[in-house]
Amino acid sequence: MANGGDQFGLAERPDSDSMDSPKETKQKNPGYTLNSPASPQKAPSQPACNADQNGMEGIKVFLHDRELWTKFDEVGTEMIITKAGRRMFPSYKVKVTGLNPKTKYILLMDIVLADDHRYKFSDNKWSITGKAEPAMPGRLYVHPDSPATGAHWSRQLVSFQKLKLTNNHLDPFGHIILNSMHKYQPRLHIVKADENNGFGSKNTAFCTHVFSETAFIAVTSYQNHKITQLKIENNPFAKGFRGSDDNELHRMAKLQGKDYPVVPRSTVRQRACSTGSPFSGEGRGLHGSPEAVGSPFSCENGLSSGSPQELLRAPPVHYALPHRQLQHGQQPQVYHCTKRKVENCSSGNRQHPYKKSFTRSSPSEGESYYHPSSYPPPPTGLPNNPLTDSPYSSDMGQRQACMFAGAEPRLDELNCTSWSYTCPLPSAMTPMETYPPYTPHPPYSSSPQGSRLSALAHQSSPPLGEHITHDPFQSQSSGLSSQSSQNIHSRQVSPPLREYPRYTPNLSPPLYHTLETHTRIKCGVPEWSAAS
DNA sequence: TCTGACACTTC
DNA sequence: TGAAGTGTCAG
Repeated sequence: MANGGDQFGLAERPDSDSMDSPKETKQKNPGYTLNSPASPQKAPSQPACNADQNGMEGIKVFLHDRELWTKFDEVGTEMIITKAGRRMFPSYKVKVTGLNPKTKYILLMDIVLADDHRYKFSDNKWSITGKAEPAMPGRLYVHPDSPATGAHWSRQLVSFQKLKLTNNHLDPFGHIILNSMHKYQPRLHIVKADENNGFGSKNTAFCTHVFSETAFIAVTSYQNHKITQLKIENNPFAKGFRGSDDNELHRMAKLQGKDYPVVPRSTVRQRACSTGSPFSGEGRGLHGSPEAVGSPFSCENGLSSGSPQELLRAPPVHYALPHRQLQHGQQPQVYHCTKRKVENCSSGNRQHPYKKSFTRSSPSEGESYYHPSSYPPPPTGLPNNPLTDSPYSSDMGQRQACMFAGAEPRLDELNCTSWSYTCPLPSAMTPMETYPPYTPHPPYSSSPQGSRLSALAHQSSPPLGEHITHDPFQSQSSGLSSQSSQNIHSRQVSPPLREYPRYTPNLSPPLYHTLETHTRIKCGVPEWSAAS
């Protein structure tokens, strides 16, 4: 992530062997040198692709609208989470290349804790306020087009804009459950579908892509006003809040039940911003990084620039080594919001009102960190790979997004993860029984469907490696250090992956299934090493 | 911190 | 035309 890390206090990744983003390296740490051998981004021999990765090595993913993501990231992206579920904005859209046109792939996303902290926003800056809440059910969002051929995925942008975030731990809709005031990192997984158009069988290959600039802090209401402004300026649905003419006065008058004059919201904002403003002046850079005075969007050239460093951009090390990072990081406890004079307040916004369209073809789509599956250990939490335990199967071809849920796939906890899943019912496969929306129930037990599926899952997912005990952080640390700057993890997950029973549509509620597989897998370094 | 009603928007 | 996605605001 560009500066978001700074915003959240996680940007500085002193470890030279850490997985870092190209952009960040370029912008934040111009002098930053990766330990791993630099290789041209487009070179087929780049670390991202080992020869034995079963065709996953050539896959590249570019984040759509990276500029916008970067803008948010520089301020410290916040995503609203609601009980009913809220979409992400900016939307997570990617362009995928390098897929075998005839091979079927499954694209899915998950969102994992980026670190072990809980944050608070005070004095116009984010700071750590404690330890993160206990893990909650982690869910996967399977792109509704899955499985589809490489040709299909490559044909157009792959959009995950329908993915929704919720803070309802009992969410029955399959939305991704997050905790407010916690920092998260979305991840994209590309899985080669097996013969049944599913995954989970032996030799399933997959790769994980992480765009650090998409990290965000989940909130129930926006904390940083600048984020609010960015949302309003860029999200068409929030167009009504773009106060730049008399409409706002009328609207506010109406809201307040007053006649003119009414102070426009923007004016109020401006006033607020200018007072002790974190946005007023000092430049937005953190830690005195050079980028503070540089172009906030210099990343536009991003990975596409062909910089060797870009290729080596590893996933943010803080996923796996939050503590280490803090040790090395500057001012780990307090993270300032980035500030930009012009954009801070409404005044600045009005000077350049809504120049950016909501969706524009980004000239600078950033390539994600590519995690070669053959590289041990799993880069972030995935590898306890959601795929490894996911019950995804051929039935997923229903062209519906599916969610898999389980223990929170925290990036910094690699040893054991239990996965459960929820699946939307394909419209073409109307369920026999309805699923009561918003019916509070123990997500993985009380529901009849849940119970049945859970049982099914249990059958199919025998505990693995439960006897293995180790400090997740420690293991991660060692694992990551060993893999050094490897940021690409495309792997054959033969050993870890297991067969899962086909998803039975008959058991599907109209919306999503939620069930806990209780699959416990060992995701430590040894196993991954073995896998590779 | 969080929730729900609300006005406004896109689709 | 209505459903659904927005941030605002009061509580």
